[in-house]
Amino acid sequence: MPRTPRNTLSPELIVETALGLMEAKGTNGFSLRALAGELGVGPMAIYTYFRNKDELYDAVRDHLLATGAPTPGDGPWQDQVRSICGGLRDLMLQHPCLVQLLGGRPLSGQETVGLAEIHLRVLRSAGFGPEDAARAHIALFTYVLGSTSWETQLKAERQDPEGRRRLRATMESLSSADYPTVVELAPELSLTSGGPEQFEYGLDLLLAGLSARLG
Amino acid sequence: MPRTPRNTLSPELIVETALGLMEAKGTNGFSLRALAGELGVGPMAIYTYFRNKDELYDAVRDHLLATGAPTPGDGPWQDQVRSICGGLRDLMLQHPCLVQLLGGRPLSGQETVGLAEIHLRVLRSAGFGPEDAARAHIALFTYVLGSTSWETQLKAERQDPEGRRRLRATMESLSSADYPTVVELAPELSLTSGGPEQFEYGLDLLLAGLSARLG
DNA sequence: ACCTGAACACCGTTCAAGT
DNA sequence: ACCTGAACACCGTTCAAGT
Repeated sequence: MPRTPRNTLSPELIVETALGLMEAKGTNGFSLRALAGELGVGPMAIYTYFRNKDELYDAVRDHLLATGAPTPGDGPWQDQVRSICGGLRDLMLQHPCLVQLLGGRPLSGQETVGLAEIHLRVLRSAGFGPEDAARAHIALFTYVLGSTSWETQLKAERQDPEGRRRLRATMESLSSADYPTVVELAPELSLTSGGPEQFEYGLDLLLAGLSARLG
Repeated sequence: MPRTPRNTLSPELIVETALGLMEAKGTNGFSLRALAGELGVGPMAIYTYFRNKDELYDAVRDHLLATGAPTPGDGPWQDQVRSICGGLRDLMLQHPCLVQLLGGRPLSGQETVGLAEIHLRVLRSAGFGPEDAARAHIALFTYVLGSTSWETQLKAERQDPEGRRRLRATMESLSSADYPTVVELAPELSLTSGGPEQFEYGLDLLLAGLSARLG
C-alpha cells in the first residue's frame, strides 16, 4: 500500500476520485474510508478539505453540474428547450449518482443556478412573462428529474440478470382479472421503459402546452 | 427495556414501525438496529420476516402504495387524471420516504401496477390508443415523481432554520453580472418553490398537450 | 418457526498528536 | 496547514445455538 506523499491531495482530486467510486459502486455503496483507501491516505485526510460526507456529496453534485452544463444551441425556442433538457438527461444518465444527489440532498441553491440562467433566458426570449418563464423552467426541470430517475432505475434493473428475471416474473404473474388494462397494454408499456422516445414524448406534451400558452 | 414476548411480531407490525421511524428520522437515518430496539427485540428477529434491509424497504414502499392509492373520482378525463396525480402527490408529500423508495430502489414491477391500472383505464376511456395511453401514463407519473421529489427537498430545507439562512445567503450572493435573468426573476422563482400551484402548472401543460393529441 | 447472542467486517466522526 | 492513529458509537449480516 503506497502512501501518497504530503500536499498531493486537493479538493478537485478528491471530488473526481469520489465521483469515480460513486459510479463504480453506486451512491449508496460509496464510503469515505474506501475513498481514502483509493487515494492512498488515512480516512481523516479528507476532513482537511471537507467538513463531512455531506459537504463532499454537495461538491460532487456541483462539479457535475458545472462541467456538464447543457447548452441551448440555436434555432427556435422549442429546439433550444429540447437541447437543454436533453443535455441534462444525458448528463444524468451518464452519471446516475447525480439523480440521487439532486433528489436526496438539501439544496443550497447555488448548484442549479447556472442551469436556471440559460433556461430562463431562452424562455424569456421566446416571449414568456416572468412568472410563466419561472414556472415553465421548474416544470420542465422536475420532469427531467423524475423521468431520468425512473429511467435510471429501470436500466439498472435490466442490467442485473436477476432483476430481469424478477421483472418478467412479475409481468407474467399479473392476473387479467385484477389488472385487465395493464395486461392488455403490456406490449405498449414495455415501449415506455426508458429510451429517448419516451423522454421526448413527455417533453413534447410540455412544449405543446407551452406553445398554446404563448399564443 | 421490556422484551417483547414471542409471536407478537408480524410483517405488518414491522413495516408500520419501520415507516414511523423513516418519517421521524429520514430514510437515510433509518437502521435495522433502531427498528429492533423500537420493537423490543434483538436485531436478528427481523430476519425471520425479511431476508434483508432492501426487502424491508420494498415492503414499506408496497404498503404505502397499497394503502394510499389515489382514486380517479368522476367527471371529464382531465379531472380524473388531475385527481390521480394529485392524490399521488399528496401521498408522497405525506410520506417523503416514498420518493426515495421509488427513486432509489430496484423496481420489482408489482408495486406500481395498481396505480397503472386505474390510470390507464382513465386514459383509454378518454379515447387514447394503446401506445398513447401507455406513454402518457409514464410521462404523467414521472412528472409527479420529479416535482414531488423537488418539492419535498425544498420543504425540508425550509423547515431547518440553518437551511433557510443558507438559501437566503445564496440568493443574495448571486451577482447580476453572472446571472442576470435569475436575479431579475428572483421573486417569480420563489413562487415556484412547492405548493399546489406550481404542481398544477406543469400538470396543466401536460394535459393541454394530451388534449391536443386527442383532437 | 421464532428469536437470541456473540462475532465479523464494516461505517462516519472526534480527539490528541505529529510534521 | 496537512495528515496520522487510536478510539467511539454505530452499521448490516452470518452463524451457531436455544425454545
